[in-house]
Amino acid sequence: MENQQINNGQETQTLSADENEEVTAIAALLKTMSHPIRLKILCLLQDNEMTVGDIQSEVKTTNANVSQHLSILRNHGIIVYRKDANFIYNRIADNRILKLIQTMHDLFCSRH
Amino acid sequence: MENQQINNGQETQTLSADENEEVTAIAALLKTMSHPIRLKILCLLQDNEMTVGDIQSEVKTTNANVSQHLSILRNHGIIVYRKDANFIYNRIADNRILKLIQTMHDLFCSRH
DNA sequence: TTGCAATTAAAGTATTTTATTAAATATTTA
DNA sequence: TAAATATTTAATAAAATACTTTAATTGCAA
Repeated sequence: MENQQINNGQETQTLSADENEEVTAIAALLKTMSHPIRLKILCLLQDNEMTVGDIQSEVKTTNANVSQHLSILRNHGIIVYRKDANFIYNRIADNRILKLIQTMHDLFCSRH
Repeated sequence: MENQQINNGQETQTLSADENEEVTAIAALLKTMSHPIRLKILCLLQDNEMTVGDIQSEVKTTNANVSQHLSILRNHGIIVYRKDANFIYNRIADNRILKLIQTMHDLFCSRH
């Protein structure tokens, strides 16, 4: 029994170890973004940097909960913050992530 | 105590119910895509339609497992299939999803 | 030292996801 | 019709984790 398989007439394109790692890392990124509150936060951060309080008024949950979701996003390098007096302003860390979110927005949101 | 909050000088932009539903739906889409095997499958399907067997030789797991992941992707409308004799050829269902995957590929994969 | 913004910790529950095994369906071919 | 191939389905069981709530804590400013 051969492991060789027909692949639409193309040669078998086995994924390299590196490519597998890349895919796994991107899957983890998507997973982190795939919580409704976190995705809403990222949508909101497309345009502005925002504090916990700003975000809380949009997503209707406790500030502790917002803060925890922000810290998850931070721990995965998806957002960063800047501190000013009593406030912490959060923003998207990386241009690639910003572009990903904008793409999702363009593709799937009716209003843009 | 006012619910009004400073938002970088812009008026408060509360998310509408519709927008909330959209975000929730997109979060569900991301979650479905966020499993390494499923994401690999979607990467592979960028270019070709593929059978379970084709995919199995790339991702190194049982065919039952591949089949189950394919059925998850199918149930969420992410892929569709066409049947030919003994083979089932799977492909990405929607151009928007294809574009999303290509965007991720362009942004995050070193080789393209 | 009082109050506001935000974080952290702890807790507990609920849910979920995932891979494996085995059996079943459907189609083709001998 | 029987055997072989491709895929699906079902059932299970472990593992993992994900979530929100409550309460306590930190940091800064007036």
